Amino acid sequence: MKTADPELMRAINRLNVLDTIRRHGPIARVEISERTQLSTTTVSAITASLLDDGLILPRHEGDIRNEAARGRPRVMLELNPDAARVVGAKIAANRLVFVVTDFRGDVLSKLTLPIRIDRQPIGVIADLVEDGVRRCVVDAGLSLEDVDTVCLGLPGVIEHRTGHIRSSPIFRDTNVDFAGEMTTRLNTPTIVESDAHAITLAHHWFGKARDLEDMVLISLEQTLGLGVLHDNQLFRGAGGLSHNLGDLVLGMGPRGVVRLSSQAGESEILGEQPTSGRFAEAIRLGRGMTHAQALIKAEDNTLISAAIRAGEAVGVAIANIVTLFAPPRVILVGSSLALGEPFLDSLRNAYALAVPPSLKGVAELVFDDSTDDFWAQGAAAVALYELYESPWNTTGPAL
Amino acid sequence: MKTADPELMRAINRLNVLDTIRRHGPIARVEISERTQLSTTTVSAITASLLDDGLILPRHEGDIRNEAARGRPRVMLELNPDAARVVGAKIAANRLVFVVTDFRGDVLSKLTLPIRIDRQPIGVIADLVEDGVRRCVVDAGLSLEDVDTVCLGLPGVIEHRTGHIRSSPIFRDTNVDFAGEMTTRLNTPTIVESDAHAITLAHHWFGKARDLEDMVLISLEQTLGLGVLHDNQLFRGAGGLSHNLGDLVLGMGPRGVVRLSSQAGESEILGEQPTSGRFAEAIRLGRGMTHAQALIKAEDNTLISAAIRAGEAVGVAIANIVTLFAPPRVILVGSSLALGEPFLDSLRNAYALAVPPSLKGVAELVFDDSTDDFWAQGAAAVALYELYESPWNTTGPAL
DNA sequence: ATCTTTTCAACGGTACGCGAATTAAATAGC
DNA sequence: GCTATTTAATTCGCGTACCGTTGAAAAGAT
Repeated sequence: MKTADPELMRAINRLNVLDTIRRHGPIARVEISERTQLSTTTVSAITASLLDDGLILPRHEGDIRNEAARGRPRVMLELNPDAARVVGAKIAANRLVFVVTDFRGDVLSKLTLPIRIDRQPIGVIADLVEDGVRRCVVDAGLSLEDVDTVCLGLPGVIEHRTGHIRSSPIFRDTNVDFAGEMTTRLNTPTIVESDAHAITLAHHWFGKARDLEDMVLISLEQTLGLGVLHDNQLFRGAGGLSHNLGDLVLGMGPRGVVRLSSQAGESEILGEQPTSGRFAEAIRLGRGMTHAQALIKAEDNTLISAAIRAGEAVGVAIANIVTLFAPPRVILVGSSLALGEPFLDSLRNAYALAVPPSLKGVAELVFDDSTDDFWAQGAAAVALYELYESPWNTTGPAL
Repeated sequence: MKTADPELMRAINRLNVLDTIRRHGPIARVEISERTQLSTTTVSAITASLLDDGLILPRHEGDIRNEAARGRPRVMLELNPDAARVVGAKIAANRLVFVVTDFRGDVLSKLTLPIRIDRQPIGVIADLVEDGVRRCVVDAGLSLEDVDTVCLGLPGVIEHRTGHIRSSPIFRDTNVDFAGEMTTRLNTPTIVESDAHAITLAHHWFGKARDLEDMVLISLEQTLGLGVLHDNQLFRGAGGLSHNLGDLVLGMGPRGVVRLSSQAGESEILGEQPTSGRFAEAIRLGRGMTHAQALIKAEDNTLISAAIRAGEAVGVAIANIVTLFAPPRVILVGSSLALGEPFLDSLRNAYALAVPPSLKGVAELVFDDSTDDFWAQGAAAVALYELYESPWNTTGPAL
């Protein structure tokens, strides 16, 4: 356990104040004091230090209290956007998405590279990622030296703490020190994180879980991922491992173990389609789900039944997750949602059937169709989170 | 978030010191200082306060360092057993087990009541539990006023924070405020906890997980339970809910949802036996597993195949848990282990098959056949844990 | 009896947070 | 136009926690 000394005390309160400012926009010291339960004295001291470090900025204009604002006007404080820059990336099998954000998490520039990278050698992937990061940074009118941290979100089993990729559908090899590799290439601190964790944090910071301290997110893409928010923190497995939902076993079939990924993975749903023609081409280019949507509208029975089967499998899996975590909300994201009603309906039905009666009504299912940018923004949030948290580990925030 | 002030700081360090003393037996101040990274000054101050409060005791004799003990002999410190008394109980469908322990968790007296209580009205159960607690306390030569906390461990979905039982196989009703009821009856603070959580803490404190900070425990009894230790803390679902493994869905069968409990629950395994005769009698009396063991030794094929099926189901479930939590160790406990090799072998095989390749070798499976006392002792540990932790919440430890 | 070694308590220094008093900045009223 | 009022933020003094250093106490070794 960490030993508690005055330094830690200050770090905790400092983080608390900084996070309050981040979450509640321009905010006056008095209100920070109310929200954090810290005395106005302490808030003043801490905000002075934050101002000194350039992490926040005062704003005199916006005192928008009740019309008749009597006494001394409040000085609103907000994050200094220029305090830091980070790059967030979503690395998927058929596309790379990058964003550069400021200290607030606002996107300064984004870049999407619709290229297929899975099964490429690591060197090639690293090349492409490096190129994308550099390009996106330039687009934002910055240089790599201005960037504090890069966070890469990718599917699979990611060991965040060590920066190793234990296994990923887009890498041939296992146990790759991708964070180390990219840190060397970019000469900028680079971390990796599960894409599901990234978008979980995105929803906590900017999306549909801003109001919650606990939450579960399920990502349905090529890979099926899980993110758990527990007590305002990303819950990572024992060793900082990410969860990989696709590996969940649904049952023992005649041909051995039936995993969720074999029922509800993107390629498995689409895989039953003819392997040639326009649709196959679309799949190869990563537009599979869009086409699938059209085909479902046109009542393509093969696809509809595949979608229904996938929905059932996911619904059951979610019920199991709810059984374990009992979260107040479950957010579903990912390209598979585009399959539309047949998929969603069977998912909902299977969930309703599979969720234990004692937990019925505990968790609310929310569907979210964010763009890829949002995932990348989540990765950026992970990077920012590390910057925020740094006072815990070292002496001061990285500047 | 909790605001950090000197009081919290001291509470943290105090807890840290107290926990170090608990874990590392009689221990000198210097060694506490080494382990906690606190200065000797601070350790002296804190231990003085603990001595003052009567929570720990000095022991001058036992300086068992290297033979040639040169300078001033160390004063060993240890928990004062008399600092508190708690009652822990395991409440199962066919038996009640109570223990009274001291502040160290050592058992002062134990009491087993082999009576069937499931499906009895709440009032009757409460009566029996009340009686058992009182009797066990008297057996320890104490009065209820000497007892600081009572902790009842029971199967099902338990909301520890509020003391409510959302659902339990031994209660007809749902959402019972059992902690409140028993607090009133006993006039002593009473808390409830999932039996699985109780024995998880028991293993962390006294058993096969003393060396670990992260761990998963699976309890196989009438009900299938789950305990997760994360960062030295019991991981509870969002609302302080316990996990109920039996509700996990293994698949969709022809007759609807197939839950783990229907494959591996104690009554389901034994349920295929003739409902009359000596065996049925044994089941009714809660000796089912012992008899089953004998029958399996005698190569009863019906039972063996039931055991194999159950083992497979549990093995798959464990693989899924490992997929989610990636713990270094999985401890299995409970009466079903008595089924012996057919069960354990099929469990191991199914697990090996179902665990994702990327996590192979991460988790070690450990089987543990502790007695019921150990479960009750775990419940007592939960109670003690609350006493230890109290400085976090209030001003000082409950004395 | 004296020396050596180790433990532990005492003293001064620093950092933090808090409450009360003080200063700052704006409006309301005369 | 001036003062009173109101609200915000800062300053000051106090208490407490931790730490590093110093010195006293306690035992075996010489």
